[in-house]
Amino acid sequence: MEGRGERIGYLLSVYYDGSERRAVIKLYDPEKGEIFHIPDPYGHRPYLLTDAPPEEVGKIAGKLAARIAGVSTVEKWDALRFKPVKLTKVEAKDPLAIGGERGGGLRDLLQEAGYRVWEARIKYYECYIYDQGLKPGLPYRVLPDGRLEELMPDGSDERIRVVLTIDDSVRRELASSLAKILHFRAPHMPGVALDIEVATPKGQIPSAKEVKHPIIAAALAGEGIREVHILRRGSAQLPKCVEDATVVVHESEAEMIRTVLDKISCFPIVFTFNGDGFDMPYLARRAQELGVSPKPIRLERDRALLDTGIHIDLYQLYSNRSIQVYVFSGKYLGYTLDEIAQAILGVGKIEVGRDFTALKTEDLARYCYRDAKITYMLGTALGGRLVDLLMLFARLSKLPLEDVSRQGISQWIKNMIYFEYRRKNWLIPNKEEIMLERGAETYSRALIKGKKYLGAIVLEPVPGIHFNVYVMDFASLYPSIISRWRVSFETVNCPHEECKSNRPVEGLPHWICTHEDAGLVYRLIGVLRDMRVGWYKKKAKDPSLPKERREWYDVVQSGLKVLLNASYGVFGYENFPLYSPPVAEMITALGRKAITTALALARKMGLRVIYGDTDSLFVQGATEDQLRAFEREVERALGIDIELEKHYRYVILSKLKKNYLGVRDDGTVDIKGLMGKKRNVPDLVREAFADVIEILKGVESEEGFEQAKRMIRGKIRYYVERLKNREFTLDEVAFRMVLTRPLHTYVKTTPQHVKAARMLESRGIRVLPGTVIAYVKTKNKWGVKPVQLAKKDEVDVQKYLEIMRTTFEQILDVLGIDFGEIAGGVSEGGLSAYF
DNA sequence: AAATTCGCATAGGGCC
DNA sequence: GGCCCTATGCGAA
Repeated sequence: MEGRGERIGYLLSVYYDGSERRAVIKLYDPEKGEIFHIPDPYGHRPYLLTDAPPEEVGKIAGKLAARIAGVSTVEKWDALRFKPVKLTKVEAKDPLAIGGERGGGLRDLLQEAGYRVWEARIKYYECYIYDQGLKPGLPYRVLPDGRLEELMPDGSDERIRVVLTIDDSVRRELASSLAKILHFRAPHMPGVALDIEVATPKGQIPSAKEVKHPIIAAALAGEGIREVHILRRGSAQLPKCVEDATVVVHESEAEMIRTVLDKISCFPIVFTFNGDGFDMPYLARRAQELGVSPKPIRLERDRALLDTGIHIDLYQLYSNRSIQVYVFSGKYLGYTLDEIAQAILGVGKIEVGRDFTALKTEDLARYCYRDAKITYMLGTALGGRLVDLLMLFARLSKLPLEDVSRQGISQWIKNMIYFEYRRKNWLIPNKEEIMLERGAETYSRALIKGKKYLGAIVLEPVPGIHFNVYVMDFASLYPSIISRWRVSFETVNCPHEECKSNRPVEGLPHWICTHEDAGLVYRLIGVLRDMRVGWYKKKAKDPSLPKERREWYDVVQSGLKVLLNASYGVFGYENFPLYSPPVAEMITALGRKAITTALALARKMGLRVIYGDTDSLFVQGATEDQLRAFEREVERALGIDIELEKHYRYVILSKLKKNYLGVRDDGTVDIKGLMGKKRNVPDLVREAFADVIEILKGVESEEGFEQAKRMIRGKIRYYVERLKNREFTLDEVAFRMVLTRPLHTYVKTTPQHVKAARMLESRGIRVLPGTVIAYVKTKNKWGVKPVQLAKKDEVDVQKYLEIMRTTFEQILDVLGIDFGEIAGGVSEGGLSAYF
């Protein structure tokens, strides 16, 4: 047996063990392929910081005094006031003594006594990670006494090269520590997906709170495992297999649960879909009810952990907007398993009735196994790189893998910043304090009612077909601004008299600190930006590197992109713990300055700008030399880089902003904003639109358009004809819209998808937030019907012709094609009057 | 629990 | 029925 003392493990997570009253570190042993735990070897305790004198603390604590483990004085750097500060550190025997007891934690008692507290709302295990400088996702050597020693990956070559281009020492240090984190890919960890079915009587909603009904099926799909476990009901003959899974029949529910729990214990990664809300708590509680140990499930208030692995609830992960938009490029709309699986994998759930008890056992097995299988496929999406990406986010954010997969981008960024603050021994400021010291006011007015400050500029497009168009674009505009002008809550509206004249935006009263050593956050964001643009993005495309390496660099650059994209927005988000309206306002103002300055320079140089949005300018008909000179001028005027992003053979602009079609030199088509691309419009319309795009793709020159126009007319005529003759399926004409809230909360108006959803509900079909409602427009009094309940002859064809018209007009107007003429000129004369 | 603002399409609802 | 504003959802950046 291997000596315990020299074990090597990848740090995955830290949690607080209430019964042991200490933090426990969770690691993955790549040799044995299993998770192991190291209880805190440092004697670390939860604490808060306060300005109450040490001798006062005991008195104020009252009954809680017994749970104080120690009071001491510490010195921190106050980054808001630019001075060192001496504070009292109050350590407790358990985290609940700090802030957990309702109304009576030390945090509240000290505040009620008129003192201020800091760092008292940080989760204990997060605090532990900062203090020990632990980096989730990295390998460690476990020393004989349990202490962890970071294994230094050998990435010095890259590190140095990244570091070389950076001149400030704080940034250099950040870059070097980040390069180390990002250099190596973590080892592969085997995973399994779990799904259970419960014998819920018809009409009842299964709940994990009350576990009255038996578990009748549980499926496991994963690496080297394909099983569906079934509880015997009646005497029906069961097949040995369903799909590619083995059927295992159990005589008792207790035995089945125990078997399944034992099986998932063998995997370091366990995927579920809504396992926090249902599968895991149901399994654990049902086990307890039947006198079976619920191990390895560890239930917390709103999530379920596993002692033997990392439980990743894919419902939580796929509901993360950053994951949805940037990792999966918005491919899925709603947040149900069926919707996401259909969109990502092209495979959905098996359709069955609502009454599980009436389902044949074999069909139940098949249904349950399919769910587990698609859950596993979603867990291993992106060719298996989804977990790599999570590991990367864990490394960047310093959050446990379980938290990364459950929390939003603002929590990742918060944690990343807190870690660096603690590392430098800076005091983590309170939100109220930032508002007080730096201001809560904004001075610009948003264009949209209800928004807090003015955002980006969108230039008025020049309608028409434009050949030979270059798109010039500021790479990572907002992060570049943050870095270049040193914008962060530390530096904006600083207390120094001498800085007050340093106001980079006319019309905004905010100023920026001129002291070289001020602030950390803008440097952190700047370094991440420089590393992505200057290193990882290039390396991901470097053909001299092995494929494996390139793939990992692509994971890194795409992960950094996700983080950078949100790095401005969080400062304008009220619930962000480092919320700072002046910062957010300053960043967009500098963005407007950047694009208007670039626009003015372009015009001065004789370039023809036909459109631009936020960080881009569309330049028609320039020479390479002109563009290079333009880049230089912008760099000189602003100190940030603009670069050639792409070239279009031609671009079609309508009069609408955020709507265009561009054909690149290689024939690929970029379609932005146009209705024909939106995923809520019916497939038939999208299909028609795609066909028209296909025709446009082939156009090489201005002359080519005449032939293309003829083909487009024919194509549209064909689809109009199909509509008029009802040659479509209901699915093809269904609109799909996500129900974003519970049905009863739509009180002000009743949108069409809500109407359709209510019809479904009255039939006993449950519609939860996140469900995609598919409905067709009909001639009944409501104007809509859910697809499931509608018949083809109810469809209101005229409404669809209208949709078709508005969809196509966005591009046809520019081409000089009149939709009405085409649509009216075919068959049934009666309809032509309509146009 | 949730990063931001800007822009567009559609329907709903109040009012004349 | 037309006008105007709001609610809602989806997309671009």
